[in-house]
Amino acid sequence: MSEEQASRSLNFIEQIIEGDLSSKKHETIVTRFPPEPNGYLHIGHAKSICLNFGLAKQYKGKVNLRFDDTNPDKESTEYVESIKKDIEWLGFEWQKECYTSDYFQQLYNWGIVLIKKGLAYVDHSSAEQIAQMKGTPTKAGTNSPYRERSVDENLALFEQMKNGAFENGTCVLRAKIDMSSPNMHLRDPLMYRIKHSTHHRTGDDWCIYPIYDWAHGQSDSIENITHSLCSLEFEIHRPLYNWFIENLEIYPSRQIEFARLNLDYTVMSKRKLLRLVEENLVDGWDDPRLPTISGMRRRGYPAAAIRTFCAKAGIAKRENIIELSLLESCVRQELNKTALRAMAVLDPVKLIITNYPEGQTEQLTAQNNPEDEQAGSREIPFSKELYIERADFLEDAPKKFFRLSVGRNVRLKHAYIINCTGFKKDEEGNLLEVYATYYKDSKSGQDVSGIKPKGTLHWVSTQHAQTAQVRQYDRLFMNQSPDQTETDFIENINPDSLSIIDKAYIEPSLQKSKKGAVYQFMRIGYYARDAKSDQLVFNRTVTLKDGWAKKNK
RNA sequence: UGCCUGGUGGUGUAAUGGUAGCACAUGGGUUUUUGGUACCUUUGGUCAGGGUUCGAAUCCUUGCCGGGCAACCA
Repeated sequence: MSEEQASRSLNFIEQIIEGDLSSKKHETIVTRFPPEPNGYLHIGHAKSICLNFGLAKQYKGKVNLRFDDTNPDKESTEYVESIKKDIEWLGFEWQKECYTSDYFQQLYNWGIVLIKKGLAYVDHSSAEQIAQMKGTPTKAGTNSPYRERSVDENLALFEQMKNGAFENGTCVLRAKIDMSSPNMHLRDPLMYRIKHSTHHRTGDDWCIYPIYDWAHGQSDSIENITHSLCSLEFEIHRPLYNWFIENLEIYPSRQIEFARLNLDYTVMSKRKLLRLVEENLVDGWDDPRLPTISGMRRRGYPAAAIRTFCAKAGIAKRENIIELSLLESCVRQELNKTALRAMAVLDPVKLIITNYPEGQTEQLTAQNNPEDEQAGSREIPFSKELYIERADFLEDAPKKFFRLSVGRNVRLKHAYIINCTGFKKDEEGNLLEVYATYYKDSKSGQDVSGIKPKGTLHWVSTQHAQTAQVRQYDRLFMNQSPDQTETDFIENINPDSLSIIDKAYIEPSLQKSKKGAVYQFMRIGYYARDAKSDQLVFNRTVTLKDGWAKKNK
């Protein structure tokens, strides 16, 4: 890891940090991850988490987890808990757990400071009027009739606001900056609005709540955040971020913007994810098809793979849409090293080994992971009747088909080489059974047959097989950018994003699998035992690469 | 048509005035008791024009294209 870092080129944020460190602007760095507890974390947040926590670790600094809880109407402790769980699962630790709501009193005091400086005023205009007076990006705004209230009047009104003298929406506190600024955010931005709502942490202590711009930078400053990293959309907020800090004369945190992560074939906005959840289009925030951290966890994506993915995606300022294949490649890379192998037959057809003794069973030894000696081995029962994959037999097989067809040899994984002798079909032409004979001297590990079959099949002994439900997940959307089509993004949902196999046959050892464990079903893909179900349910994490399928497209 | 910001292979991301590299994807191949893995290899790129320079992805200039900004959201 350290070698990797040494040879790796620096991203633009690392360059800024190293500059600040070498110029002694900072002794050490402090970053923060500031989620609003109004939804579950997704892969886009993971990028920010890896960045902020990664930087702190890399430069031996600190990182705070700060809940930006300034809007009680949309936030809840359910979200707080899920966010903490997800960050920990991703493998990160925060120095301090902070809440913007802890700073409400300080923020209020600073509001008074700005009023006294003549830099803030209480505006009794309606929301509509304020919007009207804001102007447009190409047209200057106009001053509010309340803009020139005296300091004393503002002080008294602000206190009344805080004390609950006004109904929701009666008035707001605004910074007095410049209604003709080309930057809309500098046209007397709102600082406080009245909300007679119960906050999940402060209860009914407050009925005025700070707006993002008037809370975020100040919270950064209070925590002595050196580098406040956020996404590109806040670039235009930076002058305001700095204006508040300068006029308050408080610790100058520096805001730096980077491009958020986008993945193709999915949606990332919390609003859209919330809609999928609320309209029951998916099975909750942790549906394995969702790009949420909890969904990916349930699907079987290892935390390490998500971290690697974020590192490979990189940090820059240009907008990007990353291909799902990069994420999947990281997942496969990690799982190939760690997942135990097992055999499962998803679309079964019976294979009868005609020359194998009736009623005989052999226990065969199977390596748990060829990539990892330490993983050990297990026993698998073998018998005369097996299930194999329907797709592994073809009546009229092309030359390059290295599977079963009458007359061809094939290796049964961990077992014998067999020769296909025949098959049975029903009147409609559906394959019922396949017949073969085995070579006694070709047993795995002690093969002296001299036969070199081209293909190897997975199988499960019919009398020993267990059954499980297997959920075949595919991408949730059909379009590369589902939220950029003319139609509602909901209409772009892939109707085949989930297909359920109620009765797949699995090898008996899987009976003892633990919830959440991920296996490689040999020759098929990686599957995670569902963590929520008490039954044997496996969620497809990702398929194995399939060169044969690709070639036959 | 205001302001901010960005344009490097299909997708990401490096090169900070000196050989355009890496990863994923793609095509081909070697190995293999997983058509997996591993390894080798092919294709393909600096938005366009002009300028500065011995030398430009990089600096200047003009244009083109993309993203953002008018929530009592964050």
